[in-house]
Amino acid sequence: MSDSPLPHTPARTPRSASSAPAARSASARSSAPAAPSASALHEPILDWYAENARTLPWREPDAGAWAVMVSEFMLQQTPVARVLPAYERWMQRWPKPADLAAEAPGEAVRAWDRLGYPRRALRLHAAAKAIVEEHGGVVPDDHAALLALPGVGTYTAAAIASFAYGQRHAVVDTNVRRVFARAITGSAQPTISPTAADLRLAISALPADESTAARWAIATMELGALICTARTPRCADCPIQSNCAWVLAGSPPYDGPPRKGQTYEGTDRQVRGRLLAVLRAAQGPVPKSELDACWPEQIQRERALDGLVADGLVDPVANNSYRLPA
DNA sequence: CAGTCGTGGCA
DNA sequence: TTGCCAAGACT
Repeated sequence: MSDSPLPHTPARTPRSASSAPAARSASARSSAPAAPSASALHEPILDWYAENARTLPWREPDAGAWAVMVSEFMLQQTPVARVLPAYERWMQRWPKPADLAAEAPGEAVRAWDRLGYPRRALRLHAAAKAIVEEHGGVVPDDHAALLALPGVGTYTAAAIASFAYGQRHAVVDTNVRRVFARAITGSAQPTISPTAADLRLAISALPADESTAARWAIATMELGALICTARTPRCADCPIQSNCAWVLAGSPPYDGPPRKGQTYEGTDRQVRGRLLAVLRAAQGPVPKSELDACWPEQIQRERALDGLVADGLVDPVANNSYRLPA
């Protein structure tokens, strides 16, 4: 029932047989192996999803919006396999936003375990508090309201609105960008970072019907996750193999600018990870001397610790000690 | 806008 | 072994 601007595509017109993406076929015969019209992809991908979707806890019919939201936070840059156990423990302990909101933020950081990017735990905790204080403890169904929550960007807002509430949004993550890059654009990989063109393409490809659009969103993501993978796509098992612009072009290799390789050894991120691991394992405050044992170089160690404090992931306390935020 | 922010598995 | 990658957000 909510209308929101961006990823929410323009309002559906009353529904006469006008620009609905179903009633066109003759026009697609003119040029030879051009990019497939998106509507030609709807049926095969939706059918494929119906048969091949993974069973995941946050997809259960009774999972609820909080489950979707927690999973989306955890899945930001972290693979499903590593999320699953942490997700189960999290939902067991904090089945509702209010349960998490009542906890100390440090407990969220601790329960985050080794999912990585622990600021997400802090933001999820802050989002839970905002949901309690501003939305009566219910995950909002409005895209703009979701977007206003800490840690919720364009993708996550659209994902929650679509997956949890069945709304019609362009849900554009790295999987979807890759599927469209190959199937529609014909390139081996999507652009390095999301572009406005990605969003426009995803919006134009969205089925007109709301519930169909919601299934389409999760289906295209799943296709990217299981079949149209980054490294070795399983094109032989792909439902749109015969429609894919990239395959039809002979699956040319990636020719764009080099992707940035993210080194980790020796970075502040590694040091932060070590420091936080010690604090997660401890129940109470940890003397700084114990943290000092984490990393040999003092300058970098101090910088990392200061950064954690600045981020709110660590609290300095008495006796030259540190702890997870209370 | 480019940089920053964890962690671990796999080709 | 090592580089690449995994449902991004924020500054």
